[in-house]
Amino acid sequence: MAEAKIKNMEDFASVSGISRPTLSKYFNDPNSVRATTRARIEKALKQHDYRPNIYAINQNRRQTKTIGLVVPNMTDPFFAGIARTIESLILEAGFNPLLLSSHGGPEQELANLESLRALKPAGVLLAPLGRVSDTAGVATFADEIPTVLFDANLDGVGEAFFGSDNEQSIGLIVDYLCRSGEVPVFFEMKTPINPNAYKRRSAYIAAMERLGHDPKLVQVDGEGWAFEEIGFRGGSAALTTRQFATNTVLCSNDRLAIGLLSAAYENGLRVGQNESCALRIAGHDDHPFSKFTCPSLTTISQDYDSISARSVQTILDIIEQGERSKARESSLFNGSLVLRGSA
Amino acid sequence: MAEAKIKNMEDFASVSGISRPTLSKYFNDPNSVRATTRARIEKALKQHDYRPNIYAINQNRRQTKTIGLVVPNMTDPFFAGIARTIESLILEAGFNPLLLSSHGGPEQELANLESLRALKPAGVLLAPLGRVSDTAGVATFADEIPTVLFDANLDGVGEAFFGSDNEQSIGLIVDYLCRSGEVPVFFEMKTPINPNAYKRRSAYIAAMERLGHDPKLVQVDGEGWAFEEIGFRGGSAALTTRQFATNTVLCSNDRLAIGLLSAAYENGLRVGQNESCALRIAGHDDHPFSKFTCPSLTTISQDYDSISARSVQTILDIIEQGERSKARESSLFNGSLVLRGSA
DNA sequence: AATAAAAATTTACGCGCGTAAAATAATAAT
DNA sequence: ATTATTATTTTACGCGCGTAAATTTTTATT
Repeated sequence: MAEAKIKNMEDFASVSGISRPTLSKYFNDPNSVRATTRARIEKALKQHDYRPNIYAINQNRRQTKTIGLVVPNMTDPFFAGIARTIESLILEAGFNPLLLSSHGGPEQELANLESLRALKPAGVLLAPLGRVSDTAGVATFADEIPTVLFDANLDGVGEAFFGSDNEQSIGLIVDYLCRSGEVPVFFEMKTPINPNAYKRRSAYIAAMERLGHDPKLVQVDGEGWAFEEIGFRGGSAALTTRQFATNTVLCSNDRLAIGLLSAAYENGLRVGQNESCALRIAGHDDHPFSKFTCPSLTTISQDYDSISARSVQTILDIIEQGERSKARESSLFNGSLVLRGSA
Repeated sequence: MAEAKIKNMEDFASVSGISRPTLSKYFNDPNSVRATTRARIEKALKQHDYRPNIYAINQNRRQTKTIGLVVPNMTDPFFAGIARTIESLILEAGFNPLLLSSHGGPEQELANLESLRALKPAGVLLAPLGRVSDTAGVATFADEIPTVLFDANLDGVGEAFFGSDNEQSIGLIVDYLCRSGEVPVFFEMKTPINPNAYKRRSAYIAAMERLGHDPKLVQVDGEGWAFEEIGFRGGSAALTTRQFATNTVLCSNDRLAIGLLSAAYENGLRVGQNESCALRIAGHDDHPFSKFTCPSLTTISQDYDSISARSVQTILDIIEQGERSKARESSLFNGSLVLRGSA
C-alpha cells in the first residue's frame, strides 16, 4: 500500500510525478485534467493512499462543498425519513450533506445556523420550526448563505419555499370522509408549532363550508413535540366528555391521530369503518408507523419526493449560477389519499 | 455592531488591543487567560462580531474539537432518541458532536467513518450495524481514531463497549411472563442484523430452561430495517398457521412487536392480559411509540442514560489523557421492566 | 518597595492547499 | 512538418491560525 508516509499534496506530487497544481485541479474536479493524466493520478492514488486535507482545502476555497440540512426534530420519524431522502440527493450532486436537528427549539435552530455559518456551506436547506422560529435571525442567516426552505414557510425568508398544498390535501380527505360517512370533526392542538397546522385548520373549515357542513374544531392543550402524548391526553378528555359531535375525527397530523387511537382504545371504543365501530379516525402525513397502528391509519401522503427533489435542485441551481435568485419561488405539491382501516 | 469588517484574528487583535497569540489562547480555552483580559476580549467580541475560522483552526491543531457519533439508522426513533442524548452530553463537554447515520448499510457505515477520518475527530462513538458490519474496516478505523462502541458490540474493536445486559433483561421479562400467565414463545427474525438479537435469543432459551420450561422460537424471514413490516408479515403467517404454542409472545424488540400487534389486530385477535384476550405480546427496548400502541406495549426499558453517559465519559477520558486505554473495557447495564397493557 | 511568579506581547515560522502568471510540453489541426 | 491550441509545470504568494522563544508587562508575595 504505502512505503513512505505521504502527508501532503507536495509529497504526493513527488511520488506520483505530477505537479502539485495539477493535482489540486484534479481534486477539485477530476474531469478538469487530461484523461491520461487522470489515469496516472488515480493509479498513484491506489498505490499510496493519500487524501487532501479538508481543512486546508476549505480554508482556501471561497465556496465549500457542504450543503447544510436542518430539520426541526430528528426524533420525528417523518423528518428522519425526509432527511434521508434529501441527503442522498445532495450526495448524488457531489456535495456533502451536513444534517442538523433543531430538537424542537428555536435556540437550537439558531445555534445550528450559527454552526453552519462557521462552516461556510455552499447552501442550506432548512425546514424551520415554524411559529416559534426566530424569523429575523433566520432571515439574517439566509441573507448571508443561500437558503431554501421546505416543509414550513417563513414569509419572505430564503430563496424559495417548497411544501405541501394543505388546502388541496385537506380538501381531499374531507371530501372522502363526508362521502363515506358522518362529517369529520377536526382534532388539533390549540397553538400548534407548525404553520402547516394553521393552514390545515382553515383548509378544513373551508372544505366543510364548501360542502355545506358546519365545521367543528376540537382543540387540545399542549406544547412541544410530544404529539402522541398530547393527542392521547386531549383525546381521552374529549372522548370522555363527548366533545366529538360526530363519529368521525380528522386529525391535524398522524402523530396526534396515533395518540387519539390509543385514547380510543383505552376507552374501549372500536375504531374503523364498519358498523361495529364507534369512531372513524383519519390523519395527515403518512407517518411511517401509520401503516401499523390498530387499526391502520387512513391518512394523506405528502409528495415528499417532489418536495425534496425541487428543494435540492433549487439550491444547486443557485450555487451553480453563483447568484441569488431575483424572485422568491414558492411551490406547493399535492398530497394523495391513503385509504386504510381507520376511516 | 461593526464598523470595519474584521476578517481575521489579526484584525481583531488591532481593534481589541489584544495580541493575536493571546486571542488564540483565549479561543482555545477562555479560562487560560487572565480574568481581566478575558473581560476585555469578550467586550470587544460583543462590539465587533468576529469568529475564528474553523478551517484554519483545525488545520493547525493536531486535535479537533469534533466527536463523531455514528448510529446504524436514524429513521429508527430508538436511535434518534439516543443520538439526541449523546449529542447533548458531547456539547456539555465542550466538544462538537457530528451525527451520522449508516442508514442500515455497511457501505454507508464505512463511508461515514471515512468522512470522519478526513475530519480528524478527537474521538468517535459508534453504534455499529452488527452482523453486516465490515468488522475489519471498522477495526482499522478504530486503530487510527479513538473509538468507543455502544449498543452493539464488535469483538475486540474499539477502546470500550457499553450496552445492555440482555441476559438480565430477557430473564426479567421471561420471569414476569411465566409468573403471570402462559409461558412465552420467542418471536424474532431468523437472521437478525443486530448482535443483541442473538444474545436475546440465547437469553430466552436459558431463562426458559432455568424455569423448567420448553423454549419455543418462532423465526420469521426478512432482511433490512423494516422491522414492523417483517413483524407484521411474519406475525400474520405465524398466527394463521398457529405457530405460537402458547398465548404469550415475547418479541425480540418493540418494532417487531408493533408489527405483530398489527397482525393480531388484522386477524381479529384481541391482545392484552385479561381473559377476553387471545394473546399476550411483550417487546424489548421501550420504543418511543410503545406507550401508544393498542394496547400499550409491555416491554423492557434499556438504561440508555447510563450507557450514553458512560460512553461519552470514556471517550472524553481517552481524549483528555491523550493515550489509548490499555485494557478494553466492556460494561453491560441492566434493563427494567415496563408493565403496560399488552402482557 | 523590592522581588518572584505569572501572564501578555513581539517576533517569527509553519501548516496544507488554492491559485495566479509565465514558461514549457503535449496534443490537435492545418 | 508547421502552427495553433490546450494542458501541464514552475515559481511564487497568500489564506487564517497554531505555536514556540524571547522579551516585556502585570500581578502576587514578602
